[in-house]
Amino acid sequence: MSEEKSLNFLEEIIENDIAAGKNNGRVHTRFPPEPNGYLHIGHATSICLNFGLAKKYNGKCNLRFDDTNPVTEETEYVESIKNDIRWLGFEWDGEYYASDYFDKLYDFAVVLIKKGLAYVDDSTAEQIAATKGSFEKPGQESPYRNRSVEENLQLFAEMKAGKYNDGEKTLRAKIDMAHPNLLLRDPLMYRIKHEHHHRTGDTWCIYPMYDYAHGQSDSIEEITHSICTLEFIHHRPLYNWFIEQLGIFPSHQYEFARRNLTYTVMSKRKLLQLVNDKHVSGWDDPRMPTVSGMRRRGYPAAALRQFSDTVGIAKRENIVDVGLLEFCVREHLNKTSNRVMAVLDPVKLVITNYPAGQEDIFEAENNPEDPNGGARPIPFSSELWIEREDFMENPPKKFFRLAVGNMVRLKSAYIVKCAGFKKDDAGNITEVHCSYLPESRSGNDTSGLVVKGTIHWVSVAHARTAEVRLYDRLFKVEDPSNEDGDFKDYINPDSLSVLPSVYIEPELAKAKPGDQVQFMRKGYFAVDTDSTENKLVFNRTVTLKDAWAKEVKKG
RNA sequence: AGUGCGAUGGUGUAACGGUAGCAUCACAGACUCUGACUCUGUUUGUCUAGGUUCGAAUCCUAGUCGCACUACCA
Repeated sequence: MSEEKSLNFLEEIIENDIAAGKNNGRVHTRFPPEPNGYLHIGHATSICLNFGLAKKYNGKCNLRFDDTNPVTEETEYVESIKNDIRWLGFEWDGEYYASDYFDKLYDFAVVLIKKGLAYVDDSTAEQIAATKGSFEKPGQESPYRNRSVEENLQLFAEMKAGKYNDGEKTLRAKIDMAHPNLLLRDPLMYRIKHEHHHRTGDTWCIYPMYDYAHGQSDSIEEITHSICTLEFIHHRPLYNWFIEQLGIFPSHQYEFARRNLTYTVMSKRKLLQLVNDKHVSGWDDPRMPTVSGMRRRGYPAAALRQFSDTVGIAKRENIVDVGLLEFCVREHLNKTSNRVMAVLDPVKLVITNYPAGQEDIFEAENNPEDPNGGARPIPFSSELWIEREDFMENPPKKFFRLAVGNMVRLKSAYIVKCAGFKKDDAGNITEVHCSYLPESRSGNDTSGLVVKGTIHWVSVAHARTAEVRLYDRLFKVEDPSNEDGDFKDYINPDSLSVLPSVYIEPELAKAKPGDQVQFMRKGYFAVDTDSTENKLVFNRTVTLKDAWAKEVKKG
């Protein structure tokens, strides 16, 4: 209340409607997916918008499957869509299907025929296209346009009864073949498809077109605010025309600009290509911008909701930096993920003054952001794995990690001082040698020393292993759809790298699919569903911000 | 070409005739047993040209640029 948050243009419209007493102040939205594919982040935004608006204004939001094309639609998609919406944290009020309304829609069509506003056309698809006209030229009226009401009624009934083959006849609205808006040049209302429908089976062989079905479905459900993306703006006059001619509940359509994200593609067609051409492992590949992919990658639903909120909505073209999404993901994971230690690219560190074979157990805080996060035991011994990049033979200035003569803190354990290292014949460093300072024990440090660097480690004798999958952006360019040539030419060949055997602290071996942790200093990781009893698989959700990497880049 | 929609820092979004703000990014610093987190500070913007007005991102006019629309898809 104290802080005034500005409204987006839809909230403004809704608040004005409420203030004006429109629909008695009732707000009812709907999310209308077509069950022919998986939901992606663009849908997630629409879900947050529609369900969010309903929640904010004490209204309702229906889930309605727009299943008017039996050729492409399947029940399998219905289930995945419902699952994704629930995972995102929303529950719909009514669950409906456009196919629920096939009878009503048919009756509405009869009404329009009787009013002389619809007719059965024998033209072929090619003829209809050819007589449609163009942006500058008016179309031509169909020779079947002026059939009598009785004839239209009979032919339409015969279409429904299955007397005709696919494409032989259509039902068209009789509007205006010279209208500047091509959608109003006698648009198709029904086409014949002798196809099995996922819900109505073989009951129907005529199916309504989107423009005829969508608005009437909204109206039947008494949707007050029907929100869709900008490309439907030209459809609005038609949406209104049907509702007005039928005299049914006046739902209204509002359009907003769809969200685009950098370094990915969003169209179902393109995503399907990535799957079919095996550029990714499936719709739920963690590199995909699908809801299922992001879930598997470890993006929290709350982060997706926050992203949607932060980005906001408007009516202008946009492409949102994926960095903003990653920021939201980190913000949530930072609060909820336990810190653990894992060494991705190991080199051995030998503590020369620590007795070989001796072991010690340290208590490590699970999450400094969570006072109730508890602690876990971490075994320590004279030989540890550390990251190869945490030692340098010839360190640059401001390198706070290990180098001969340098001291660092081993996280949750001792301060060590580097005395030397070993190399193999090829010049690769094979061992780093250090001595530890017993008085610097974590939690009981009397050394008085302050060291600038802290590094993570895993005891060699106690280490377990896991597979780690590192993901990077799927494309090399910000907007692959907007580049010359095929978008697939811009796929990043290094978007996935697999580390088959990473050393992890023993406690981590208990992790279960879906668990999320921070590998200290390396990033946030989620246990993948490919994990088995014997082999854990971690997906890197997102890296940590890395100030040192930037420093190095600057040179 | 016609119609429609749009144009505010690198990105996204506010300001509804009266101080161009917020988030992210970038940069600088503080803090730090994660070069993380957190905190502080800084740089960067109203498409152009006219007009109305005491005052314009906002209103008017003309241009420029971008996007959408000519599927028996949604």
